[in-house]
Amino acid sequence: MPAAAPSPARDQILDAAQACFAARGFAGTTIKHIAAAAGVNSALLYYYFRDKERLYQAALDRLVQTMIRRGGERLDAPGTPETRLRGFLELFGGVFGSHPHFYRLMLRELVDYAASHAVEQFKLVSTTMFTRLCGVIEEGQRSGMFRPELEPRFAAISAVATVAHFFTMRPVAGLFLGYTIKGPPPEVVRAYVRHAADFALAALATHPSTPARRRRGAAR
Amino acid sequence: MPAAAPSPARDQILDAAQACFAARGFAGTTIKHIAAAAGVNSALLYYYFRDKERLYQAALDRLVQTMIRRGGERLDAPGTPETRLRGFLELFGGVFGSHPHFYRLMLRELVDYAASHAVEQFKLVSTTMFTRLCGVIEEGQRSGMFRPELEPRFAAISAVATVAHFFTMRPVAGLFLGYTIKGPPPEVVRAYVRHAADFALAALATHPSTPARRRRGAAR
DNA sequence: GTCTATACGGGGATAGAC
DNA sequence: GTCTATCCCCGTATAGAC
Repeated sequence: MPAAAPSPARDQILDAAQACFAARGFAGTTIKHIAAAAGVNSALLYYYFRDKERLYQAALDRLVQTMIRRGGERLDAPGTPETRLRGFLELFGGVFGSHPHFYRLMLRELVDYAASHAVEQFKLVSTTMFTRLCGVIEEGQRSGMFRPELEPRFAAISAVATVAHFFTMRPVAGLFLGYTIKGPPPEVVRAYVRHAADFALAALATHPSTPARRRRGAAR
Repeated sequence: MPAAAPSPARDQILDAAQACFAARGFAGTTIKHIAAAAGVNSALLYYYFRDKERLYQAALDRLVQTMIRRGGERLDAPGTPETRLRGFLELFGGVFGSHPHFYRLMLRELVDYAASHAVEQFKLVSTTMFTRLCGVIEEGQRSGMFRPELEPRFAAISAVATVAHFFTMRPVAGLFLGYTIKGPPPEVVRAYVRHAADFALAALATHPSTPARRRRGAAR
């Protein structure tokens, strides 16, 4: 089992694993599913990974690392707390919208936490991304932009919630908004993400109502 | 297979199935798990239900019916749009907080929608509860209480999101708020739910900032 | 590195006694 | 109605040829 030495086949397997685990979950995915999706023989998976469990962890780990890195970059970008928060929320909305299996795999892991594959990754997300997000909100509170009576950590969770939950309930949102259970089309997803960022910033803001809308002409 | 004729054993099986499916998912749960949890022999499950699939559907169906009924009652209660919306959000927060497997089963079904067990139930939730919720928001907009520029269906999703997502990310919230991966203790969950209702109502409100806080003395 | 063939166990489902 | 016993498929994992 050659450690992390990247090879074409290894990457194909990892990509396929990520897609399959996202679509069907750990228990629902078979080694043969993944092998077929990767276009290789199922025995080959055991050459690169010790067992199904390790393969799963490798796929998950790659995803979480990517997410933390990109989210962190966005929060550290220059700008006011408001613009940085908005940029962060829209970044996530954009990524989840265009790579649905990113979020689904994440979500599965959250639901399955009792199975405890990803405890370490969760700690990482909470000590890096959420703490950083919280810092941005506190900064906004100190500058008088955001309401000081809000508990910053609760506010961080709620802000992320407005965007993320849409992807969680995507099938129901699809039906509710007049489309199919597969979810709404991309332009509606984008429109929702913009709405959600506005919604969160309006809840945070001290000043009356309409929060700094909007840099694009913007449909719906 | 005696249709829906309620019997003690049948109910025990259904309760156990609900708990097991919520904890481990459809693929991860075995018939023998459920039988053990219900304290009956595994063959008995096939006396009451045709197969694993039907058992799952029966458990899910019971849960969705309960949820729709209770949510509908709360939205139809007397009061201003603001108090009804707040009541609705706090009801769900309360139920999800005290019966975690309610929400987890729901969540699993959302993630697994490709497996399509619950399409009909989802349609029901969207045409009853969400439509009703949307009506309350529109009412608030007409009365000048809520911001008229918000798309009511998007706003309905965001309002639910602030509460629901906390339960989705419960393990991460646990770590982030300084507890374990099992999630925060009940009093913190209740504090969050109050915060989330405030957050959503602040985002909806036309008038300046602080939204009608708060009927209890309220810790944290 | 990649494949073929196969062992081993576990889980869904049924037959039939009581 | 509830249990015992059992069948059979399918999924994980390994041995070993090429």
